[in-house]
Amino acid sequence: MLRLSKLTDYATVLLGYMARAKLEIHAAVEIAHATGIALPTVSKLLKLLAHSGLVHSIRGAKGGYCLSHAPERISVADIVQAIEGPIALTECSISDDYCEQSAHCDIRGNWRVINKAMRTALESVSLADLAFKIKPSTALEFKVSVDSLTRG
Amino acid sequence: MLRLSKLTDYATVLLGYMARAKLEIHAAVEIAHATGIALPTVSKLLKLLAHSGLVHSIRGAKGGYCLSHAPERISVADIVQAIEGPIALTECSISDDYCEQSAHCDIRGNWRVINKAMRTALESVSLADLAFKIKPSTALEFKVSVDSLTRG
DNA sequence: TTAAATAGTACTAATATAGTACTCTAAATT
DNA sequence: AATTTAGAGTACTATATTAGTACTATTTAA
Ligand code: FES
Ligand code: FES
Repeated sequence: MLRLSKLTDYATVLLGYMARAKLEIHAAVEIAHATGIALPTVSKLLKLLAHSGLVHSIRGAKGGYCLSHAPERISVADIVQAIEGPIALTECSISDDYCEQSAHCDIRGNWRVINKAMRTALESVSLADLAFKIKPSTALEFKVSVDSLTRG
Repeated sequence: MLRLSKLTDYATVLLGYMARAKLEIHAAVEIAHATGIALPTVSKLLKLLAHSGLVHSIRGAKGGYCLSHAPERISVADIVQAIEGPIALTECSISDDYCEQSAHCDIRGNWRVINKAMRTALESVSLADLAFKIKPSTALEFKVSVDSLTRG
């Protein structure tokens, strides 16, 4: 089905809330309340996001989480990677010596191109785009040149 | 991890073989042999691909499968959809009334843009690109205008 | 009529995801 | 200093999805 996990979806909802709210610091409980996502899940997600540096955590009483960067600076690719790990459409594209058949496989190199295309697509949309309405005049444009894909 | 299923990966390998081989008709056993993928899996995949019209099946002795279209005419998006179903990154993007929170959700419309971007990326690479080397001079280029996204 | 080959269906096993619970540590308030 | 609030970390369980297998029916060539 080529879909993002529910957790990633939740993460966008939750970050979207943080992007829209004025106050800087938000406790996990507050976010859970505001978004309707179960508290343990919110905690888990915020921990993951903090670990990837997308949000900053403040411990102790009156603590909470705040966005590390402006919503415009956080891309959907960042969020996906924080929750799901590296964006790699096929096993083979993760590393050179992962796949058994890599010796007689002509396809791998070309998957890289597709991977790159997907990543570029996700990088070109920001949290701000998600949280607020994308303006109808906007056009997303990607260009992936094959030359640049020696690796990754 | 945002990845394609192994089955989809196998499907590309298998279709890649069919694209490169000269003979038109290939029995499932032959393909299994040539690609090293287990026969039952190959059968299952070819059935799915036949159901989506990407390959044509000939029953009975001397039967087998052949590509329905030239490799240039088959996109990676077609293959993914044949095996995994519709490309929809989030539940919400599948249909209007699927998600409980859709009433107070500002994010859904914007996911559509991302979806479209991903689909466009996958549509712009053909089976021929996968099966043979993509020429280094090639540049993949996508442009997704938000205006065009009333639905889908 | 026999053999070769796909169609269709149903089942099992393996894996990944989602969600929960619990303990530990840090900071603020009293 | 004691207490309370809130995140950090870990480990576990339940659920859902994916992968793989087996079996029967149908079709066509020889
Ligand atoms: S390297 Fe793994 S299938 Fe090509
Ligand atoms: S419509 Fe489902 S979360 Fe937005």
